[in-house]
Amino acid sequence: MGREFSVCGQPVLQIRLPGVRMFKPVASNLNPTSMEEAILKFWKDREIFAKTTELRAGGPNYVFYEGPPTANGKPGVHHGLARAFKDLFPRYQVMRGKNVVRRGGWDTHGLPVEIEVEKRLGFTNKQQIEEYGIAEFNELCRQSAFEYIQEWERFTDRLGFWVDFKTAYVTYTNDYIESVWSILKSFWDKDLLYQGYKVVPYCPRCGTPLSDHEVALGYDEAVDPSVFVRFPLVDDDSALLVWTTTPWTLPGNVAVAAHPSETYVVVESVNGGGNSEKLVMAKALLDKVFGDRSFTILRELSGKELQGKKYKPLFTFLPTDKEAHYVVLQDFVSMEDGTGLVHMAPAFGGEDMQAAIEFDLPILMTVQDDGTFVKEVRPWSGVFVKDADPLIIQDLENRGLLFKSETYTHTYPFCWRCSTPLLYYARSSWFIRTTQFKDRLVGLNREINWVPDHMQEGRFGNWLENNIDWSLGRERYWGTPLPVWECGECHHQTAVGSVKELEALSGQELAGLDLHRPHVDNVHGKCPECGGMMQRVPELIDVWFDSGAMPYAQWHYPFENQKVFEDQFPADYICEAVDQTRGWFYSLHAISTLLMDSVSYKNVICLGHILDTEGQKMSKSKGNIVDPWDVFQSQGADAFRWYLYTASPPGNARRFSVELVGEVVKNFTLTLWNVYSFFITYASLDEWTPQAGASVEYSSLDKWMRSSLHTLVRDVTAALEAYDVPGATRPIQNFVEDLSKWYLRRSRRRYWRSEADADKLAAYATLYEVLVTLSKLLAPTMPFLAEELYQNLVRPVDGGAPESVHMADWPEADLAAIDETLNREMALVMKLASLGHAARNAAAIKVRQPLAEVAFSVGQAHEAEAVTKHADLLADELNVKAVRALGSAGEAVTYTLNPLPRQLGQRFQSRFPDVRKALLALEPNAAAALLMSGQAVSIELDGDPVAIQPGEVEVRADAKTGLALAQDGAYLAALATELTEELVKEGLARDFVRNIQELRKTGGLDITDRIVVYCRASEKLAAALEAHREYIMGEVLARELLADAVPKDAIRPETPFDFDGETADVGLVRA
RNA sequence: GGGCCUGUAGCUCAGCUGGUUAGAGCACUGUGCUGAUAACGCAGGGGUCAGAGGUUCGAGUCCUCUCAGGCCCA
Repeated sequence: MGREFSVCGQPVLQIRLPGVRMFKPVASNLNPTSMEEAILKFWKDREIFAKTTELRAGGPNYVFYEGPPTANGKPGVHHGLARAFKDLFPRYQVMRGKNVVRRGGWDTHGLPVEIEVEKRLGFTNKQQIEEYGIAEFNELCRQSAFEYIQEWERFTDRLGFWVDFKTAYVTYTNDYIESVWSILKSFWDKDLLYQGYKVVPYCPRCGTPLSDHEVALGYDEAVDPSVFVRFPLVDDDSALLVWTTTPWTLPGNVAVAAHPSETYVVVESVNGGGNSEKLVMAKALLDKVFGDRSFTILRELSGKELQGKKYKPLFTFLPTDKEAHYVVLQDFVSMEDGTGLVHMAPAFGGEDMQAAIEFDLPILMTVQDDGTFVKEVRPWSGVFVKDADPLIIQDLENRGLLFKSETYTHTYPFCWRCSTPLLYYARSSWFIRTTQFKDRLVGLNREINWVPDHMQEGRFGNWLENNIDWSLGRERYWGTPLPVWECGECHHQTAVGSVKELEALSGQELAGLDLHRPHVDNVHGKCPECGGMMQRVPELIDVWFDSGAMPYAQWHYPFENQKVFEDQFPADYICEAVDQTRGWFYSLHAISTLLMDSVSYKNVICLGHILDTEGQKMSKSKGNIVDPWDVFQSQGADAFRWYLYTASPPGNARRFSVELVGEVVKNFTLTLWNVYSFFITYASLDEWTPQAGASVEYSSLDKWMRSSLHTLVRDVTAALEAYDVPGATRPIQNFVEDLSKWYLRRSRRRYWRSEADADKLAAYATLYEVLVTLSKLLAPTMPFLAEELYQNLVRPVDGGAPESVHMADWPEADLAAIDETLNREMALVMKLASLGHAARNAAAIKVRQPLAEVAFSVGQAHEAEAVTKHADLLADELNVKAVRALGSAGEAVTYTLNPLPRQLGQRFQSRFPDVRKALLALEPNAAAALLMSGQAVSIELDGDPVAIQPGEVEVRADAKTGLALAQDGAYLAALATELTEELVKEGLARDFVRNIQELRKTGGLDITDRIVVYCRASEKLAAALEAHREYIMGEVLARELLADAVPKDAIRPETPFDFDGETADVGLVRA
């Protein structure tokens, strides 16, 4: 039926289905924030997230793991980065019909939580916690872990990250802990869990080891002694010269390390007492050590030759139960400082400890927990080690063992709480024997798809190659307790893998027992070996083990949900920032390798960090944090997400500011919005709706648009399958630019033309298909805008369409619509149009002035065809009457040849310069004629004729006529600039139209208002108006164009028209 | 000290297996256009592709070293 509708004064017959609702009117400007908030409400009201999950419940599984954040701090923009990338793929896969469980999770244990609580309570050491009560302290930790949970939920929701918080797993629950216990128990059963020593940074005043993070907080400059000590050899009259900056560790010395491949020397020198002595040290460091003291090199020897050489121990306070005091070879020995001979005290250095394990050296514990020497170190018993340094130096001096003593300034870690210098100190700890699985860890890693790919063999691969046993134990309070019980009598140990097993051990009913300290510590058992009392060991486990256990523990596996677990393991996709290399990426991988002999994730995107505009890391202390809410409020979540996806490759560190996100809105969102709003405006006026199955006669521009669109669908899909996010987003941005600046600009007139002919319908059908497809392509990345478009474009006209774009199917590329040749041709046409405009500018002739013709020259024969094929398009765009090839009208054109290095270089390699020379020596006009007609030219190379194909040479034209030229490389536009009287008249008519349109606009007329135009024009203009009467009336929607005086009530310009030397008194009246 | 990454216009980034005179967007200047207007077209200024060697007919791209920044480890 349809209402009577007319455009440009002519009635239009509209076919309209009864009952079909039309598109909602769209404002030409967009407020992203309010639009997004409306969409959020829509999702919430209709429970769209839940529906997307239900919809695909029967589909194949796509498994996503949420790396659990800790909610004891506010979310920042860097969390936005990770969450934006996490959200993308589940949304995409749901549209591909996959069943995706998007379960949230919270990491709730660990030192960061404890520290927050300690700060609040004003505590500075562990004793205070114990006095306060572990139960009470842990209760505060439990609350603190969720301090900012509402902030997190609000943030996540606003960003559009769909993750289910209602079912989120929480690492502090008994079920979770029990699953972790069962994993540890299975490791225990396989002898993969053991007790050993680890050297940790330790604050003797606070009585606690510090985490790496804490150590990093407290680096400062320190002045330490720098002493060179003689270690007299046993079977020799020479002594090893050893350097150390920690004399207090010398009583713990058990070996000296040399580098296996460096050169060492035995030198003779006269010492302070006037006696000659022989010393062994690295040759490279002689000058540094001796300075201007004289010495003689007696002989050279390799590091290897020193291996096993025994020396007399400096101190013998503690007995050695194993062989000690000889030279070992170690690659870490440096030739930067010292003597190339490194003193080894396994209790006080990580590398020393490694060597001790490797060579089975004794470990001498000469220092007690408070940082003072043990009683066996008699002279300095009870003295704080740092205070003992000068005393030890004096002692060495007295015994003639000191070669020289200086001071050394370097950066050294101090306790961030109390500024006490940290000691590296061996502590008893628990380990998982991951080194036993090193090859498997490395092998399984090769099955993982890493983005960026260098992570695989680079940072992560290296980390696995250098695998050391996982140090599991923590001497803290708030965490998963290590489930090992030990007999107080015979020290028999047993691991407990479930609450049931603990009940068996203790003989108690333990339902409802909180599996945290101190409650589990109060559960005792009877030793099966000796009947003694068994008590839990004091350690907690590393929180990273908690998070790495989430594939199992989130389901309370293996106690429940076996089937669910099998369906949901391993993950198809995870995503975190690069600092998780040794964190979650590793803990997941290590546990699944040891437990399941499987990867735990197949694809992983590893994100770089977000920096401020200066390239500095954002941190609270620097005050350079960008509040994500500033971004949401000013630019919206879509723009924020889009920026993160497109601005740089995901693995790169990226600088960030609110302004940069603003560019997205300006360049991309608003451009797309304008196209959309244009479509809605005209489709509504025409009451156009999509007709399923209607045959459409596409114009070549439409065909190109559809070809581009389906190329885009194909490429974006392929990029998403490869987890290439910039590859899935940047092309959309380019596409929208072409859509707006070429397709729509070139098609505008087709939409407001009066007749509803096949061409107009094709234009609507094409633009509609493009916008609907874009809404689906954008759904995973710009979920709000995509929904907004979809709700208005699809839902009103298709009652059967899914309720949300996120429930729609992912578009499939129509490969038949893809025409690569057409894509290339149109790219060329755009380039030539640009040159045509440049030529017009050069001649200072505005586009409204029609010209007789434009001639183009292109570099290659096949490109010339494209010009002919799209001549109409170029003529219209450039407002010329004809388009032709340069030279076809016989004007003087000269040609030059440009040999293409890519093609010819690859073909002729080092002879390329000769080929180039030979080509340039040809008579260019004749050669150009051959090449442009698609034929080869022949040159002579080393006496042999060689054929050069048209694709290997570019032809460049130059015209010397009076044409206006614009040139870029091989492309040339030449514009005929002579104006005939007819052309001038037409130009005047167009200028007149332009001025009337402006008057319509300023006069407040609606787009569809009909008018009567009154106009008294100067002579030439009047003639032009008469000549182009029909054209003008059609353009300005005039029912009449009268040469009468302007009525009083007419809309008039402030000053009469005055352009091109013509004047007119004009007025408009609504008809 | 070791490992990984990054360094291209004032800013944010492209630059395919080496291949013409290194590009885009933003910003700036000039100019044109105008029923997409919080735009758009055209032109211009702005680069020792961090630096130095090397390989090659040819290097932003490959190799070596150096410098700067980031991250991780020690």
